[in-house]
Amino acid sequence: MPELPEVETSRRGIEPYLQNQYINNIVIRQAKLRWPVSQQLYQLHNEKILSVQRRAKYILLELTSGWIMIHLGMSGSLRILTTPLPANKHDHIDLILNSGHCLRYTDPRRFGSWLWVEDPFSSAQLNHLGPEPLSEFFNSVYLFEKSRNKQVKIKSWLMDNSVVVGVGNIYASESLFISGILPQRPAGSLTLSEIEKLVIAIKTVLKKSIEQGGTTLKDFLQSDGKPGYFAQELLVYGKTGKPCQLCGTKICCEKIGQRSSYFCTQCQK
DNA sequence: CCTAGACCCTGTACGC
DNA sequence: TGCGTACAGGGTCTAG
Repeated sequence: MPELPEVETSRRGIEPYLQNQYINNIVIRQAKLRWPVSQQLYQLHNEKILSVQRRAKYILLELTSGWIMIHLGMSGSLRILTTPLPANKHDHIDLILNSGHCLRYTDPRRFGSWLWVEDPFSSAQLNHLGPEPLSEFFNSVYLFEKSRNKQVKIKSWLMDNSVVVGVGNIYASESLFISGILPQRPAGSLTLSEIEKLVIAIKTVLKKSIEQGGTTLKDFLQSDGKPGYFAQELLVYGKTGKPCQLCGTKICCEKIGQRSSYFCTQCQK
C-alpha cells in the first residue's frame, strides 16, 4: 500500500510512542515475510529506541546495538495499541514496550520485511538508493543529467529506486499529469524545462499528501487507525473514463511495465 | 550496462 | 451462489 507519504505518515504516527522507550519483548507470529525475519530480532530485551527515522520506504528504528529496518511492502501497516488486543490472522509482529504500548505490524500479502542490521545506510537494502525526493539532492540538474540516453519510459524510470526513492505507482502518475508529460515518453526525451516541471510536481504532490496523512485507497490507515485524506486530491490515479479536471477528456489507463498508469492524452504530451 | 518480465503472497472485485 | 480470472500501494532477481 504505502508510498513515501504513507510511510512518512506511519513514521510520524509511531515516533512519539517509540522514541526513548525500551523494548520489553517482541512477538513474532509469522517470520516468513519478503525475507525471513532477522534472527537478531528474537533476542531483543531492554533495548532502548534512540530514534525513529525513514529512508526511502523503510522505517528505521535506531537501537543501542543496531537498527531495525521495517518495510511495509504492498499491504503492510503499523498501529500503536494502547491496550492489548487479540492478534488477527495477519498480525505478524508485536513490539512490546515497557510503557505498555505495543507496535503491531499487519501485512496480509507479506511483501514487507523486518530486518536487523548494524548499519542500515551501508546495507544491501539502502546503499544503492537514489536521493530522497524532498531533499535538495533531488533537483532538475541531477534528474536531467541522469536521464540522458535513457530509453526506458519515464514513468517506470521514476519508480526506479536508484533514480529517486519513494515515488510509487500513484504518485508517478499524478506527478506526470501535473507536469504535462505522457508516461510513455522515453526518459531521455524530456527537455530540461520538462524535467524542471516534473521535479517541482513530485515535491509538491508528495508534500501535500504527507500533510493529508497519505492516500487511503482501500485499507491504508494511519497508526491511530484513521484513513489518509489525499485520495480525494488524486487527479488521474484510478480515474479511468472520468473527465480530466483540466480539459474534460476521458482519462486513459494503460499498463506500463506491468503497472496501471493513468493519464490525459490532451493535457500530457 | 540496459530493459523487460517473472515472481514473492493474499484478498477482493468482477464476469459468467 | 459459486468459480475462475485479473488485479492491487513494492522490490528483487533473471534472462536476453
